[in-house]
Amino acid sequence: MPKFLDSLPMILSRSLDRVMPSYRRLFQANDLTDQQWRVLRALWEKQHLTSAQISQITLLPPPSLVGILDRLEKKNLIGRLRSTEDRRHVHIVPTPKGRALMAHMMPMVDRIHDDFMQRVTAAEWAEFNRILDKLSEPTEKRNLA
Amino acid sequence: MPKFLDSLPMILSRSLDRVMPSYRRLFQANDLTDQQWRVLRALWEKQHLTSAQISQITLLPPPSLVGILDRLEKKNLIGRLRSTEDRRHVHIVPTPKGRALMAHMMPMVDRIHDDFMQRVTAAEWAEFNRILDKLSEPTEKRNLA
DNA sequence: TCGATTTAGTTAATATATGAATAGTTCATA
DNA sequence: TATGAACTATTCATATATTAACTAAATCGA
Repeated sequence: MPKFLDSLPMILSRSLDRVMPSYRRLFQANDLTDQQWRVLRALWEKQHLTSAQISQITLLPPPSLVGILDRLEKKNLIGRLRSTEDRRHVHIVPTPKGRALMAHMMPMVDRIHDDFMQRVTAAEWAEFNRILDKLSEPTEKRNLA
Repeated sequence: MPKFLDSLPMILSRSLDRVMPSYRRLFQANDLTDQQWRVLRALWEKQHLTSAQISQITLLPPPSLVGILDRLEKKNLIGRLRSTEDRRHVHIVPTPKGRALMAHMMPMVDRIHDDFMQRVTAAEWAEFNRILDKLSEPTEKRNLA
């Protein structure tokens, strides 16, 4: 019973290692890291988001986000705007150059996603998500039941 | 259709973020990082492994492994032994202190694993692994079919 | 047996993760 | 209104990820 290689963390990590290269080739071709793309992607439907909102959407920890935003700003892909109502907030807004890059990449990213989805049926995908939710549901919520 | 949050990378990352804290509390209580534990865990059934073997088992990239092994060695949990047959290889061996720490932690790690497994049935777990395999199967292998 | 090729581990440069702490704001309330 | 609690973004220190390059050692073929 090789529990180690079949443990939840190792299974998920291995899958990520196998899935990411398909995306990463595209990111690298556009001079972006995985995390930098995540930030741009989060801004796709939005005009602006605070740093905390981006952190929650992208799962990037706030201390990491600072540097990621620094580098996106340096590339002129996003801008930082200190909020006037609540000066603790910083609004992150994509620049025209940032929006252009998103628009250029989004179809290819969607296509990669679609290619993965074609590997399973809709029923399998739903079942997969259902079981994964049960497996990784936060412990706090579970204790409330 | 919010494809971003439901994309394979984000789903897997979110699940990892939710699963790891249960393990991490135990690792931190024993002054280990996730990655340092992975290396010790890989050595549990073995007397020694080469650096490359550990990298493959733990999914830790070789350049990262160098520093991880440095720190484990500094804590006197593992030792490096340059192979005499092929002097390119370095055998990693757990020290008595390392083995004692493993023996101390392993039951608790197994318990955490079992707790996660109790969330789903055996059939669900098998189905989950089957679908995840289809989703993350390496592209090269797929092209051979 | 020599030189080209491979291989294992490592180094280097840059980017990100993690946990603790901090500066500047806002808010609640005494 | 002063003051402490709570909040947002940030900094700091340390550890790890990623890619390229590099060293020493082994292998292989002319």
